[in-house]
Amino acid sequence: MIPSLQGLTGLYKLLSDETRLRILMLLTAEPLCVCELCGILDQPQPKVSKNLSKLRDMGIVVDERREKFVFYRLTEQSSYLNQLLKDLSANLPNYPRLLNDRERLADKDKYLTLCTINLE
Amino acid sequence: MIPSLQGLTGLYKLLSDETRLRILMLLTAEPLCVCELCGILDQPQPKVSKNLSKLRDMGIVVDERREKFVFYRLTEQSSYLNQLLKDLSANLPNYPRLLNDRERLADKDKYLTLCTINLE
DNA sequence: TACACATATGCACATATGGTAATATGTAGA
DNA sequence: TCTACATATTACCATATGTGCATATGTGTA
Repeated sequence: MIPSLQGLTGLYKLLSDETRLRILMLLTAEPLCVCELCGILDQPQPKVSKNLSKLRDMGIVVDERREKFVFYRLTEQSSYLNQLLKDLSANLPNYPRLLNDRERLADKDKYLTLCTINLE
Repeated sequence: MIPSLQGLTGLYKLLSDETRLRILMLLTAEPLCVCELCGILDQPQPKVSKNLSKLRDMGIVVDERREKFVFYRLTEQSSYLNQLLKDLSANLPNYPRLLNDRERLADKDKYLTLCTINLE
């Protein structure tokens, strides 16, 4: 990623939304598909999808289809972002919601076929 | 500063504005008063003042009046933010605009009595 | 008190943003 | 082809945000 002031402020803007930050922290652990993210975060699918597309537009994540599912994973492009997320991971105990997401990550399989449920 | 997810996203939101990021990088170097910031950044005074007050509301900077002038400086409250700004300082050459601000910082005295000029 | 200067604030406005609901698209399998 | 499911997209809404302009407030000095 070419460093530019606009790119930097744009990155911070992406990080300034709770849903996106939660998504990024989950993807820091492992690649996940949309319905898994919806289930873990307990958020409606269009909301998750839209935020993922914003992250994709900035080159922070990439998507890859596997059969019915579309998996998202972090790119390696921005060492700055990666370091930032790594630092945040180290402080996970300070953020109960992020920690709780990480715990729910263990149940990810549970959400694979339930993505149309649990919406609200 | 009590760590909370909302505080964290709020911090990133503050960093996501170019003017505020430039201000923070200048204050990383040394405390400055409003008219010095206006001059260095070449931005109108209400704009600078308002962004400073947002930073103050989040506890990132504090203000201190010295005679006619109000000086702002970074607080030491958030080690996370301080580390972040420090990392950014190390990468200053990658951000020409921030680097240029740093150079103009040398002329700060020039702006002390000129704050009502250079507005636009 | 009157004036000049430094800073803060209120208001209006344009724009950006995040959200939901409905629908479209894509894929797999019967 | 029909159906179910996963995901993306569109349209719309409410709200937040950044900015400029005008003005208010605060401070020092004559």
